[in-house]
Order: sequence, then C-alpha cells, then structure tokens
Amino acid sequence: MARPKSEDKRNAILDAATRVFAERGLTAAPTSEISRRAGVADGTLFTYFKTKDDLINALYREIKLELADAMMSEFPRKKSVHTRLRHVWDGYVNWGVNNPEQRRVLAQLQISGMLSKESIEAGSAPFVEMQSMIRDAIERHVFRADVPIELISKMLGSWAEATMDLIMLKPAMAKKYRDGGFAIYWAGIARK
Amino acid sequence: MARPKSEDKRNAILDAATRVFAERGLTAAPTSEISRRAGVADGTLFTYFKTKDDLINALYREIKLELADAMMSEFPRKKSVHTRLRHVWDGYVNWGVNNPEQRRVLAQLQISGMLSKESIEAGSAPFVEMQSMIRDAIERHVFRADVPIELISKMLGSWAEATMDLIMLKPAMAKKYRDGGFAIYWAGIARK
DNA sequence: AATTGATGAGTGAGTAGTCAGGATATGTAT
DNA sequence: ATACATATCCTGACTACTCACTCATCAATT
Repeated sequence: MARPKSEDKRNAILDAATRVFAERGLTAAPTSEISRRAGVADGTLFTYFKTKDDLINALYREIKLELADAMMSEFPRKKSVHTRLRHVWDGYVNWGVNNPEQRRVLAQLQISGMLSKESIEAGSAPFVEMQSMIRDAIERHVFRADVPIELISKMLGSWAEATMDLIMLKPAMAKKYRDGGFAIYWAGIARK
Repeated sequence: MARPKSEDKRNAILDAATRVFAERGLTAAPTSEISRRAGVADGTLFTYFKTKDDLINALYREIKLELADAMMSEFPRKKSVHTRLRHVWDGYVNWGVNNPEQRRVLAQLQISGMLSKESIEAGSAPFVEMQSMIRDAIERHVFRADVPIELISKMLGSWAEATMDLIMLKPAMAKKYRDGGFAIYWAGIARK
C-alpha cells in the first residue's frame, strides 16, 4: 500500500452527498456538486466510490448504521416490553427530528429502487435485536392475539415516521406528539 | 378552436407516465419513453403538458382524485364513526393493493419536492368530507382524550400504507392484515 | 380558409465517468 | 536519519452520451 485512502475524504464525500441528495434528490444531484461540496476534485469521488450507484449504496448502509445506533444504544434489555419498545420509539423519533437531512435521504433511498440486495440485507442487520425482542414479547403474550406479528414492527416504523412529520410541522408540540404517538401505538397492540 | 386536443391522448400520456415512473423513478424516466409508450410523438407530450414538471403535477392530481373516489364513494354518511372509518380504511387499502403502480408513483411524488403548492392543495381538496367526519367524531367524544387531533387522520394513512406493504408481500394474508390493521388502529384511538 | 394539433430530427445544456500527469505516503536500504 | 523506489492517490480538463424541449413542416378539424 503506497498511499492509503483518507477516511476523512470518504466521510466528507458521504456527508456532502447527504446534503446534496436532501436538497436536490438522488438523480438530480450531480456528482460534481457533491465533490465540490466535499472539497475534493471530481475524479476523487470515483476513487472512493466506483460509480454514483456505489456511493448511493454506501450512503444507505452508513445512514442505517447511525439509525440503528440511535435506536439500540443503551437498550434496556432487562426491562419490560413496554419500556423497551418505548426506548426504540424515542430513539427513532429523536434521531429523525434531529437529522432531517439523513431522514429525508433515507426515505428517498428506500423507494429509489437503486439499492442492491446486499445493501438492503446489510442495512437491516443491525436491527436483529429488535426483531428478537418482538418475537420474545409475542411468546409471552404481551400483544393482542388477533394481530399478525408482522404488523407490530412494520407499524412502529410507519407510525414513528408520521409522528416525525407532525413534529417537523409544529416543533413546539414535539413532546406531546411523541408521547401521544406512542400511547396510541401501545393501546393498539397491547393485550388489555 | 380549429382542432381540439384529444382526451384519449392526454390519458394515454398520463397512463404511460404512471407506468414509466413506477418502473424507473420520476427523474430517471425520459419523456421520450413516456411518449413512445403512449403512442405519440416526442413533441406531442409537450402540447398536452408544457413541461415535464407540469406532467408530474397533473399526474399527482389525477391519482389523488382516483384515490379519493376509491375511499369516499358510497361513503356511509349515516352510520357510526367506526363503520365510516372502516369504509375509508378498506377503500384505501384495496385501492393501493389493486393499483400498485399508482401507489408507488404517488409515494414518489409526495417526497419529490416537485409538487407546487397549488397541486398539493388541489390534491387534498377531495378529502374534506373525511376531515369533517373526524372533527365531528371528536366533538362527540368518540376518541381518546389524550390524542392530538392531527394524529387521527395521519395515522390512518400511515398504518394503511404499512398494511398494504405486508399484503403485497403475502397476498394470501390480505384479509387478515386488513382486518388486523384496522383493529389496531381503532383500539389505538377509540375511547374505551 | 384558418387555426390548431401532430411529428420527429435537431439543439443546447448538463452529466457520469476517464485518464495523463503531478503529488504524496509507505517500505526498504544505506 | 536520509534517500530512493514504487504504488497509489489526486486533479481537472475532456469525452461520450442523455435528456428536456423546440420548431419547421405537414395533417386534421372546424
């Protein structure tokens, strides 16, 4: 290895890509603007990512990792299902509200159809613990009997997204929405 | 007026646009492919829609109108809130499952940032009756007291979307998911 | 006859990716 | 320490290509 690639440059490119993608959309964002904002030459972008598609896939994994960290760090393994779900909920909602650009880009990435199977798989890997917690809770009959398992986790995600939308519209109501949102969710899925 | 524009051609273009956008995404879809699939010349597309942006905004309104029709036709005005919400829920979920391309395009449109204020306003106009039903239900204390009003309709949308995703994955479970999804929704918002 | 629609080759703007030449970090030898 | 050799990085002008949109010409409708 004669000259190593710079981790700083790689991060600068991913960072600039996040901002430019958030502003202009995935396909409308020129790689030249990304490299300019990252402070590197046009060509340099392509030594770190072979194609724009590669960059997009790498960014997806990166953001998913950060999100997983926000949701699963200090996860209260020993507490009740209610407490654990609430932890995940708060982590997700707070991450989205505090990182609107990354959230926006993630939403674009997920429906872009530009992600490889490998990226999608790698992106969901950090969330296995959450999945197993939900399975565990089901076995212990914490949830309503008439509700398909898949709905439980799917709805947590979609509902948290909706809650974030509302918080972005009225930031002053953040706490009310976050608490109210989870209360509805829990009332919907929990066995009475 | 020497020669009128053809409603058929307009519809053919919107139809082709739906298919091409669903396959390739909003920005990656060339207008030339849309016109080709619609069976008209490249230039003709631009006599019906001044710009690609115009086409996109028109398509948004069109799809929203169809969706509103699916949700609000035969709306049971006189029945209980539970029945009325269930009607809307079923209309939405069934529309999405039966029109996956339109649903996919609608999702892309909504986060594209390419919609004008006017289009967004026009798109929500057909749903006023639903809004007023919800306001009415709130006044009659059908819902839990600690739930912010905005969450009620927002949640219907986001949970129905989650339900549709699952139905697309396992069509055989459609009924179970549709019923289960609504059960969660109702349990979440209704006063006990 | 007059007006507007339909056509598709053409135009100009913009883009992802390349590459030759210069710069720089690393390993090795002295 | 210093110098050298070498592999890799960095740069930005350049290329080949794509796309939204135009317009001269022809066709259809009133």
